[in-house]
Amino acid sequence: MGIDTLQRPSSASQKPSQSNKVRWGELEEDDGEDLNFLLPPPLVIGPDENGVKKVIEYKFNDEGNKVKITTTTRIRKLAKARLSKRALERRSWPKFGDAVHEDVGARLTMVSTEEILLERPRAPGSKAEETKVAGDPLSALGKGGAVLMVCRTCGKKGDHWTSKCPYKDLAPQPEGFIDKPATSETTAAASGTSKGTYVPPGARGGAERPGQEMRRRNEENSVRVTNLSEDTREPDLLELFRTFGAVSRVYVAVDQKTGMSRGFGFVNFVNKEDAERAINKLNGYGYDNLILRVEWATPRAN
DNA sequence: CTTGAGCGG
Repeated sequence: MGIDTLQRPSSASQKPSQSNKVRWGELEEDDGEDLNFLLPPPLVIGPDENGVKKVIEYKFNDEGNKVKITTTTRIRKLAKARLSKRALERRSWPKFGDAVHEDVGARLTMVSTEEILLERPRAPGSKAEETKVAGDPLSALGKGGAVLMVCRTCGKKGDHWTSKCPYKDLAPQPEGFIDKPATSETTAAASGTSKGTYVPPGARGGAERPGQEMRRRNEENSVRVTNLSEDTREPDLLELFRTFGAVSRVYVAVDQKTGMSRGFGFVNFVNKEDAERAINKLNGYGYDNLILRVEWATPRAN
């Protein structure tokens, strides 16, 4: 047989109707030259009435010589012969459980039809939200006001939470820790003068002490960034602004329903000077495909 | 067009 009579035994030639899309599983490893096209196509004989099938194929061995490989298989009988003795033995075991009512081999796996609803616990209008509104005993009590609301910052009771405290923006003076824990009694006496009494941080000097300078927290150095592209996220903003100095917070407004960016955000700097430099450099700066607007933010309304 | 969500002893 001359070499010029050989056909290429590729799968592509056997399936001309298939498109020329490459399937990664069929990709050849491309180390070395692919000489397989020099070999005769594999020849399949049978299976005959006894289930005997022969495959004759040619390959190059490691030395680069052409070798002929003949594989003879007996289809059904071989399949059975492959089963181990233990596997054959297991076939005679009595069925149990639900399988008792099944045909032999009919079904090994049951398909569950149980419906499982997934919901975001905090989504507006979710069941979790509804039950909270309807059944929360605390919200009913809250109508009377003054229930258990003791501000940690100023120690006042019944008025506001810590986050709403009028003093919350005032930095407490660094002071020694007083090791007696707060009780309802001592908390009520928070503004008192007795020794060893717990005094809430906001009340330890500063807030009520005359002559003491009260430092504002860095909420002041809040920079508003608008005209952000849709896919700008907080890490991106941080990357952009951190070159000007320590950033204490980044925030990108996101539509709660769609998860899309609303195109603006805030960056807070530890130092006012850094914020100022960022504004000067970045306002009008081209970012992604848009021109940023960077300005001082006006304080958020509650 | 365009200034923030959410938590709780």
